Amino acid sequence: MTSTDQGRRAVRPTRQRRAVAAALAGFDDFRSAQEIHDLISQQGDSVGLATVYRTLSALADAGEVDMLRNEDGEAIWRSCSDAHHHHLVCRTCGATVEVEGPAVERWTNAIASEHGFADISHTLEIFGTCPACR
Amino acid sequence: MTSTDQGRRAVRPTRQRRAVAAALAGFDDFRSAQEIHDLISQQGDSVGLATVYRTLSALADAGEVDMLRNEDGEAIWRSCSDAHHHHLVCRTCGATVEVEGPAVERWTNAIASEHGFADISHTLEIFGTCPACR
DNA sequence: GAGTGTTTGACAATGGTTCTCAAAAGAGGT
DNA sequence: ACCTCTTTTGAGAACCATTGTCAAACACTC
Ligand SMILES: [Zn+2]
Ligand SMILES: [Zn+2]
Ligand SMILES: [Zn+2]
Ligand SMILES: [Zn+2]
Repeated sequence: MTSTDQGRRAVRPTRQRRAVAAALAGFDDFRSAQEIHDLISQQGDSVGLATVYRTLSALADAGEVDMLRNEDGEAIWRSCSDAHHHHLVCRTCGATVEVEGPAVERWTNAIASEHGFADISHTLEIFGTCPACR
Repeated sequence: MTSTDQGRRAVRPTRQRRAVAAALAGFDDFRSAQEIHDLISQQGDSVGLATVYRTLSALADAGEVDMLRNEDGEAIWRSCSDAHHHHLVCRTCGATVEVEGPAVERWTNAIASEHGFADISHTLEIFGTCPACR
């Protein structure tokens, strides 16, 4: 084992994981796992649906993609910037705008500690109809 | 038909709907439909699960209960106050505090119209560990 | 190339939610 | 009480996104 502990727990850059990453790079709106799976097929690649789910979950854990739930409770995914942010999402076409709200972050933390809650997380998403879908 | 159009589209106060309402009144934290169904059974009543779902959905449409999704995407329900508000929810025991954030409401609307989005809705929930569950 | 732990994918299984539709129950009039 | 019309119910099937299974394929190291 080298100093950086390579060799174990390695994440291998497989064809499948590259295909998922490529698909994610190909759009900038939120999509379901099934849609991403379909996109990969259309690009000529073939990746099992279970692998798509596994890869998306891993990327989300690594902070490379954001996962949120649409109004029907389905998980939707998108490659996002590193910084903490929220989303303005078109209910119809999925078009997404990343938004930041420092004031909101402060507010949620204040409210939580005010009530003695620890280990805070929060969800804040805005849904609407974008100009193109009016 | 009388002037107020009674007689059609009436919502009937059945035993089942009363049982769901009673169960909702019996706790002040968010619960899943299944849990509410179980609570009703424990109270001696018997209501079909489908009816529990139907009743909860109707109450949610009427604005009498709030429905949100836990971190697993499951719908959870709670009888809530009328005014628009958000929730601080204990991830462990479901204990809930209703919170209001006028500034947040203004902020989401401003962001949305700034980007030309219409027909806005938003979700904002805070999850954490309550003092009792530390 | 052999050895070893990782990754994959076809398919089954899970589990929350909705659908189906015949039977039961409320409302109202007679 | 009886009849009629509409609403509601519930047992079970159907749905469908997501996760589990596990043997075969693969990537990496030596
Ligand atoms: Zn994002
Ligand atoms: Zn749109
Ligand atoms: Zn509420
Ligand atoms: Zn708690």
